[in-house]
Amino acid sequence: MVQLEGRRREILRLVIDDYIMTAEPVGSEAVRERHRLAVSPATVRNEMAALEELGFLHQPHPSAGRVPTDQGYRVYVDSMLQEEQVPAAERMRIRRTLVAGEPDRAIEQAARALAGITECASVAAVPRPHQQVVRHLHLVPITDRRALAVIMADTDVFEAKAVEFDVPMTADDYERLSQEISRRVAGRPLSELTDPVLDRVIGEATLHQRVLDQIGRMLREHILRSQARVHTEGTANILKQPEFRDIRRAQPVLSALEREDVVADLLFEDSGAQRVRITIGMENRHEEMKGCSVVAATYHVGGRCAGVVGVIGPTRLRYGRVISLVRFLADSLEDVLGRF
Amino acid sequence: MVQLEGRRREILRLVIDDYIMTAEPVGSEAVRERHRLAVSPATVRNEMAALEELGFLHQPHPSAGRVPTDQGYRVYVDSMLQEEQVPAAERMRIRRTLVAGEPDRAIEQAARALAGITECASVAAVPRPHQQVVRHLHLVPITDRRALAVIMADTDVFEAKAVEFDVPMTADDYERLSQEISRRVAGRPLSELTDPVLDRVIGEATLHQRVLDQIGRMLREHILRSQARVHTEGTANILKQPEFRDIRRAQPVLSALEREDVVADLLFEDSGAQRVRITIGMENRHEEMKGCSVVAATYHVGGRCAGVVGVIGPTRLRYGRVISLVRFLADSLEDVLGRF
DNA sequence: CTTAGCACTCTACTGCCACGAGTGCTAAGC
DNA sequence: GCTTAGCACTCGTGGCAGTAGAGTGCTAAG
Repeated sequence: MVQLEGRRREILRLVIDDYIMTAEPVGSEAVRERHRLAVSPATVRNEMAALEELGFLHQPHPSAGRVPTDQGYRVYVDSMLQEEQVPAAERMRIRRTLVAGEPDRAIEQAARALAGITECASVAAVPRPHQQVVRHLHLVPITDRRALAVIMADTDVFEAKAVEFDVPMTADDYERLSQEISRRVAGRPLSELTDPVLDRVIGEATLHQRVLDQIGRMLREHILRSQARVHTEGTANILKQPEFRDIRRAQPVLSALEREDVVADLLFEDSGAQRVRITIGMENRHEEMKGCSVVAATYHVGGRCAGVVGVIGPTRLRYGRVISLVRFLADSLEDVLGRF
Repeated sequence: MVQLEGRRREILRLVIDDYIMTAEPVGSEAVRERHRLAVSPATVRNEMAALEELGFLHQPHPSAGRVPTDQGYRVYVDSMLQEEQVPAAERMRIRRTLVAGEPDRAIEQAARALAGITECASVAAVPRPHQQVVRHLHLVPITDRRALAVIMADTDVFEAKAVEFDVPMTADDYERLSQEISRRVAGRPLSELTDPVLDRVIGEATLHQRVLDQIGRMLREHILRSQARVHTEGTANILKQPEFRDIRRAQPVLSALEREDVVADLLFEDSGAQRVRITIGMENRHEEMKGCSVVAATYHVGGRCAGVVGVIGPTRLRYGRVISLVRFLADSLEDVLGRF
């Protein structure tokens, strides 16, 4: 990475600031005027040409101003960003909506708040890590032929689902069956419960084949889906962004955002040790997302990663604002969920 | 409703057929050519002028062809529709994907199939009727301070959610508490559990105030959300439709489709006795949806309405195809879900 | 009642031109 | 050696006129 020195660096920052606000290519005159630089436009031009040479700016056509490249945004975010604090009033408002409802809803509310404020798409996801260990399976009687099968992990419920029986069951039957299955799957991490293992484990139990099949399927489904539960909000917002005025640009992005696996991929990329992870344009793995940036923050409850919240928008994001907003929401969620 | 006689009626049908396929205003010549009518364009013009007078067609500007009005689509759908059978191969393929997974996923799969085939948005919703009666509340122990609270209706689980306790609990404690709460809420329909009632019911129980609060909140949340659980798919598809090439038309529609309450409203409008309900353009209650049509079918399991599937697209829908497709999916879901 | 003929209207497309924005380059100035 | 004024150059944009084409409604004849 080339080190940028004083004035050149400053000009890059000004150009990006300007472009983020206006969505229009930025000319030399505009930079000087709006920021009262003590140099002439010609000098600015020279610097801008140099910045283009270095790959930080780009000129859409010869008589246009400059536009930041992904690489330009990258140094901007990495080394010249000033976070905009979230106004206290807004903090209050958000905090209140989060605390109001069920914890499950809090995650949704967080996503909604993000989408509303940023005018971008927002995402909240709850990971279901493969390492989690199945602790117990419990059958809760509903009728004598129907029960709720609850799979539990260390301290969390994986899933609860109704299962059907061929023969009438007594409370005792349910109890025994629960324990039989629990004994066989308990202590195994989810990732270990692959199909062959599962078949063997389940197959050994002689009782009530059909139920066992169903429970086996339920576990299997779970392993499949276990990467994450994703909640997306405000995808229609990206149509408000000028870079997506053209339907042909917007359509693939919206389609991609509809796919849970894609969104999960964007969010759960290796975040290193950082709290907030920022992925800019081409850095995104998915072709359709190479015109977008992702700002995502993880939050932790009880020492383990409890989820991710994030914002997805055009690369021309108001990074300073979005980053502190996302961080604030991650903090708040940590707080709210930590109480339970 | 004006009765349309032979040729005039035929011409309306042809114009609409044509427009549905091409998305372009249809001229007199085009109608005659493409359908080998034995009359001259001038005659067709006269008829078309009459149809416009009657409110079935509309002319965007003086030198353009005709476009159907909502009213035009209405008579088309009501009285001149020929359903296109879903090809056997497609039926097979869909059926297979539905049966493959968990019943819960079947609903999702149905929506996905609809969206994929029709290139429109699709929706699947499961109503949670207010009339359902709470039967039992069961606390499944997780740890000594944490349990899963399961609310059960006649034969279905409303919801399962983890709750936290202030003090350590034994299995016996859980058992007793379950029964205490169950006794108080059992037999009441959901709709009756309004806030004051709930407060009294819950308030009377002396034990473990915090848990009771949580359970109360959970029930309340449920009543709020109980209108429906909605699953929308393929909303980005509507950007592929030429009528939504203009972002300013598309944006409000997409935003509306993101709102669960709006979608639920569209789907659960009074369907009368019909299996498949069709709402065209202005007939929709929501302002943003007045350029769209909805084709929705209910399916029943065990004698009661178990859900709705539907397609949402431009008023220029291929009704014949969409209707039989939606009906087929409703049938299939009935079938698949009926087995459980 | 049907239809040929015709005048009319409106959109869409094209080419043209002038304008403005913004640049890069060169040469002069500090 | 960096800065800057001046200038020529390049393009995108918007307005304008003109043309082609589509499709109509009307009238009068069959």
